[in-house]
Amino acid sequence: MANVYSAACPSRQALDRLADKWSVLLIGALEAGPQRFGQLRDRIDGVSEKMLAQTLRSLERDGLVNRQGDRPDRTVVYQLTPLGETLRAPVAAIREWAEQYINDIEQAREQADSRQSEDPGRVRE
Amino acid sequence: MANVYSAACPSRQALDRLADKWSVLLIGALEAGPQRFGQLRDRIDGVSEKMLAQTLRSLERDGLVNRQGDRPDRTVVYQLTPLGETLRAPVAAIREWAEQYINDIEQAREQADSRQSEDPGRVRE
DNA sequence: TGATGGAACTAACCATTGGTGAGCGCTGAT
DNA sequence: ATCAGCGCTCACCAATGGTTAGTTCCATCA
Repeated sequence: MANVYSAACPSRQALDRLADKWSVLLIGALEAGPQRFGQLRDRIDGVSEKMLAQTLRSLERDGLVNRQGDRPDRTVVYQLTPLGETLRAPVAAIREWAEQYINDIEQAREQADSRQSEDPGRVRE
Repeated sequence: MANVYSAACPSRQALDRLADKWSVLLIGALEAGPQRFGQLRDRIDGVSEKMLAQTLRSLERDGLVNRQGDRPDRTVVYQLTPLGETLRAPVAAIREWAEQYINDIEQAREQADSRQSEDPGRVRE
């Protein structure tokens, strides 16, 4: 049975590639429907064209995204495949978690950082 | 409002760091309860001690994991904080997706790879 | 009373990945 | 004929990740 905790299991490789920010953002962006390269680039703030192309290729290879570039004017449209659609819920859950709990994280981070300056607590160092 | 699609938004940084394989695997592993460094290392096949320590530090900093190292024999116990617990569901969803759909992915991948060898279809090259 | 070994790291090093900026082939509009 | 826009690709460099080898502290055992 598939088990991501064994390095050799194929599901682990799947996780490895899925668990990166550009894949998560891209799949989320494609939930809004088929889109062109430039639209995706504009929607996903901060993505380089290189990473966008690269991530699209790998998602395409894994059957999560479909690429259609038949049009004579060279425009290309990407969309989620049925398999890709099954990722909507889990990916949205991650995204929503990040948006919902960001405040708690920032707070914890500030505490941790200030504690580090002059706290006699932690032994290590 | 928080929006992961804008690069400047703090929630985006949260996503960046959450969306990596070791974080996902670590949080999943910690769902089984408090554990020691060595236990985690053994449970997560393929993780190096460096990455384990590094990921634990960053999760600790973000308030998702708690570290207790008071014991005199130097053993240390890690566990999810209440904030970390809120990640159980979304992280489990990703993990289960990978395990559930890995067959479809592998199949798509093989098709894509074989197509690449001698298919007159795709123009680019 | 060393000697051994385990636990939890840290350091140094190198390979791979990611980001940046420029450029390229094609097309349709001016 | 030129030019802008689209969808990339290339070359380069910095940052990240992986590998191996330590190191420190403690506990146990001969």
